[in-house]
Amino acid sequence: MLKIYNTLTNKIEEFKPLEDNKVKMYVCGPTVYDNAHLGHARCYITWDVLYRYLKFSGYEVTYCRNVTDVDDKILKKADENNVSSEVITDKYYKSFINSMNNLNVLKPDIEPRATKTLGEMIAMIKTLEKEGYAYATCGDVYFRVEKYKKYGELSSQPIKDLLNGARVDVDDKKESPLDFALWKKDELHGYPSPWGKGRPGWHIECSAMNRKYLGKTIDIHAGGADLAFPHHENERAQSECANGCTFANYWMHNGFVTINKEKMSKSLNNFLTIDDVLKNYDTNAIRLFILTNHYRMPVEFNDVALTSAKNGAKRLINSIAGIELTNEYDTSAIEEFKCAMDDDLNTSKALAVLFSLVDKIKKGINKQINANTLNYLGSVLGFDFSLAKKELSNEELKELTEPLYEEFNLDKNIQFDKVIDEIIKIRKTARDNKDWQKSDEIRDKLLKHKIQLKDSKEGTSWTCL
RNA sequence: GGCGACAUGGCCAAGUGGUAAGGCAGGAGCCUGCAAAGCUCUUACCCCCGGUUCGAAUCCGGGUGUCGCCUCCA
Repeated sequence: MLKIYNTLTNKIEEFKPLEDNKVKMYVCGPTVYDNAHLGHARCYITWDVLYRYLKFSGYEVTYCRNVTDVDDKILKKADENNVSSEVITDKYYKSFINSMNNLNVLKPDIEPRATKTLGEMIAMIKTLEKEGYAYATCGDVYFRVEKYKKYGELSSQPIKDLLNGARVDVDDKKESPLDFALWKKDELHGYPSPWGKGRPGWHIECSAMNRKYLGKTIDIHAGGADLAFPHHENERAQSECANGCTFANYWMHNGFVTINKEKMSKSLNNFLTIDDVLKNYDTNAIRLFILTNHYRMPVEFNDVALTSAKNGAKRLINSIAGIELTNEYDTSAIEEFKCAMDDDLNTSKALAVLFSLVDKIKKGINKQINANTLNYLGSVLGFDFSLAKKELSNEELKELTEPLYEEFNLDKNIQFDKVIDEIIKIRKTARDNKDWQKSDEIRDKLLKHKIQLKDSKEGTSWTCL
């Protein structure tokens, strides 16, 4: 029985979908105006694991993750570069998808774009206006926050506290400083609407996309903890007022990636892009780094932590290398894994289950069954076990061996894919003659070319570092 | 100022009442010509002070510290 922490109630609750075993989940996606950073990686890996785990648990999941492609920052960047906003959004959407693929994040079932949902947004705003939840003024439309009595519930901040909060800019056009924009006048870049040319507010986008693609009530709404207020609070207010029913039953929020104990973010300019991090650490290392911590806790980024994860991931992944996999599993390990994951996605406990399988495999206990199980459970956490044996392409192997001919005085007629075998043969002769100096020299030379040798009873093998 | 979260060994981290999972790093040993890998062994009174209890890292109160949200942000 899956239990998850619900931000709405501040409690861990049993997860019960609206309908049988079907789950509708929505995650707030990126605003595509720049490359994704490690904070985004944390967020989308977390919800990727939830998606995978729900499916693993037998649910039929519809996962919707939007793309915000209408926004001030996009327009600003487009103007700066003297191109249309589509050029910007297409570029960074592609970059985002590429990063997600590199992190082994599954593609959601639906990836709607805000610009394709404008009709629904306008319809929703019209309903809100008609019902008295919204008012138009000077080409803008605002949501009347104090009319929605549940406002502040999600972020545990009563309306009176919000009003007390240090609010600087009071806009004369608004009835209350808490009111937020549903539609903003924009003669230059705007879209036609009953209120004149303008653009939708950020929050209404998600409300409209939710309703269009998942329906009026969904099971799980997730996103970064910084979205809880005001974005999710506002989204909930709009949707519940426009739809007249509960918007989302479970609200889930992931913690931040921090760097020097501060939140990693664009505005603080202390971020590392996913692609930057991938230069030094692979997918599995990054996923392990993130999954070692509980998803609601902050994760501190630094090279010590990433290196630790890199080494751990290597051990995890390498343990099944070379073992032929079948469909036989250790059910007790699977149960343990489920138990951990059912407990509000306790991934660190789940990882302990994986590492205990590694331990057994290394010791040769039920090697194949444990390897199958590890592979199976590891895939639920999104590890890429195909990285265990890093197969070099012919191109790469050719490039790798190119300088070796000269270095080892090899016959040019030897095929590039036989070069390393040939060198190992030469070394074996030296070893047979107990010429350790020559043997070690060969090993060192190869290591300089990132080829590492391992001697065992079965002979010598090599891996590319 | 309002609201909230967190504080466990060298580092990361699980653990919500019965004397501390796991990962990384370190140390000792085995194996090996050596190395790498692997294997075995190995390091904690859980921020402080009170309280509840037969018993608390775990519950309650009070401190201290760190972080987040209250403005765009995953």
